[in-house]
Amino acid sequence: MNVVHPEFRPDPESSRDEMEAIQRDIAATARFGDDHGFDVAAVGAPSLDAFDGSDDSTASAGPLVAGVDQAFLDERVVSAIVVLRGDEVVERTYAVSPLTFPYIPGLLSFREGGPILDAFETLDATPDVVLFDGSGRIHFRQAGLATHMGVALDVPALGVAKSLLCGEPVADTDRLDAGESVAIRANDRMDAPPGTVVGHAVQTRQFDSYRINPVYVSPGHRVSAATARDVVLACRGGYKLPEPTRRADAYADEVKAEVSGS
DNA sequence: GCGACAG
DNA sequence: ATCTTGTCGC
Repeated sequence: MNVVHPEFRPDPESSRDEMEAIQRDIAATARFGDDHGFDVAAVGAPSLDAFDGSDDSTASAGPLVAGVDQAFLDERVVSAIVVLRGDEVVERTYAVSPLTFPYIPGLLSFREGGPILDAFETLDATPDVVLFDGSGRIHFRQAGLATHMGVALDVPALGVAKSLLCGEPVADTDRLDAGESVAIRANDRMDAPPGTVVGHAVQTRQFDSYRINPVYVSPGHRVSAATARDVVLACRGGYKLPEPTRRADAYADEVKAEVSGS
């Protein structure tokens, strides 16, 4: 895949003020509504009638859903991408890049974004939607990792975070059953108008005995909050993390083990 | 000054 | 994110 907006490729040389200005620019460019070509209902296992033998086209198979995650070494980072169609792995790729920026809450994409784009430049497939490990619109300036990457690549994108960066759940989030979700709305510390639904706490898995925390899903680019939630629910594979993300996580670890041993 | 803070 | 053994419970 190509980087459609090179001007948004993270430059660690930027000052903090410049990075924050770039994030506002990215948020202004991002579209937090549905502007994609896939059918949410078709995400997940491909339906049997998609292969009724009427022709040899595979265009009617489910959408291509990509997961992205990273594993860190001392001075380098492995960025892995796994593309799924249903439960089939269509493509896997990765990049090993140098780390040039520390982790700063709110500026995560300036540390991880460049390396992630390196990996995308080696990807042959064009995913219908990409799941990133982190926030999208659930961000102080509405420009989390998923938004930054989605806009730079101009690809439908969403963020899946394991903890909440900002915003407030509209209801208790402690006793959700698998499949349930609670909206997250912007508070006064965010650029989004207070009350705006910027994402959802999504319970992907649950047990009777002990409680599992939900994941926090938000639009990155070209998907609405509701669609982002539905995509994640459709990608459940029996684990807390949606399958594309979980596979990318495992692949990144795998590559890291190989890379560190040479 | 204090608190909050994705990976 | 990462450093790490065993261990308790579906």
